[in-house]
Amino acid sequence: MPELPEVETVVRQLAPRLAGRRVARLVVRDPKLAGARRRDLAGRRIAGVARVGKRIVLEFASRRRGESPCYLEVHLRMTGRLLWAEGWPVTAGAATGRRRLPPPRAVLVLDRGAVLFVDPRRFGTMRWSRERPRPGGLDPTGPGFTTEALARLLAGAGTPLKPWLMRQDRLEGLGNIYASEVTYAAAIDPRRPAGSLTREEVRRLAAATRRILRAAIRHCGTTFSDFQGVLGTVGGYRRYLRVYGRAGEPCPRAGCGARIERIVQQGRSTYFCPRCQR
DNA sequence: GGGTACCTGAAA
DNA sequence: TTTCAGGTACCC
Repeated sequence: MPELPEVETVVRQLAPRLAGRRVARLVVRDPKLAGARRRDLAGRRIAGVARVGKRIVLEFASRRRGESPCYLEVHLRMTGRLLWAEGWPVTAGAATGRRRLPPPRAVLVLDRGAVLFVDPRRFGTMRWSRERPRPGGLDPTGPGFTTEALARLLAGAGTPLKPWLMRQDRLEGLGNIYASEVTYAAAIDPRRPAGSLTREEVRRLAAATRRILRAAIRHCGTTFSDFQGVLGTVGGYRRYLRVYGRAGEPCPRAGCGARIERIVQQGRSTYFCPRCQR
């Protein structure tokens, strides 16, 4: 499910529901998440929900002077979801059962309602920190994401462009879907060394990235199987994908007529138009 | 850099 | 049965 637009969608849906709520406890059911267990949460208020790259950060306020706030960092990885259950535990079955989801790996129980962490493949992670988690790379939706900044990051990189776009220590937020979409929109061959782009190509790449991520966020992300929002809502951006998952179909650019190709780069599928992308 | 591992489920 | 999946971490 989650790249930047999907995570942003979760944060936007969760934030107004969680802001100011009091915590009862965090129930950790999956032994893989045992490290996220914590006893001293009762009575803390949720001070904020934010996105840092693809991570979701919940801030828990201190209860008294001298106590530190703490931060829960959730990474959904491939199949993780956070679901809002308004009437927990009464509606828990409704939230998870209706869609044949596995039982939640963890549940953050609030004074009213709960957040369920559902994650069939169990790749997702939760960890606590005392410090506010910091970005590891440049956020491609932020004001600092300019042609100049992108050019500086790309300089000298020999990695093929599309895998480079997924390096979270450079740009934080692009994943396998949007990396393909962005190179297509910028008309650049995803196999080109990332550092080989001309200034004009970097400009197109930056513009395409901003535009596509903004549109995907507006449509609440891309959903393939089932749902992704905290209420079980479906992301609507899928219909705007131009190349991802479209191997063998004609290139959507009018008059092109070439077939979209699927190749494997660093173990992941890349989709592109061999005629439009140079 | 490239390959593999982590997991489960859906689809071919 | 095999392949694939929106992500990362760890190996040489």
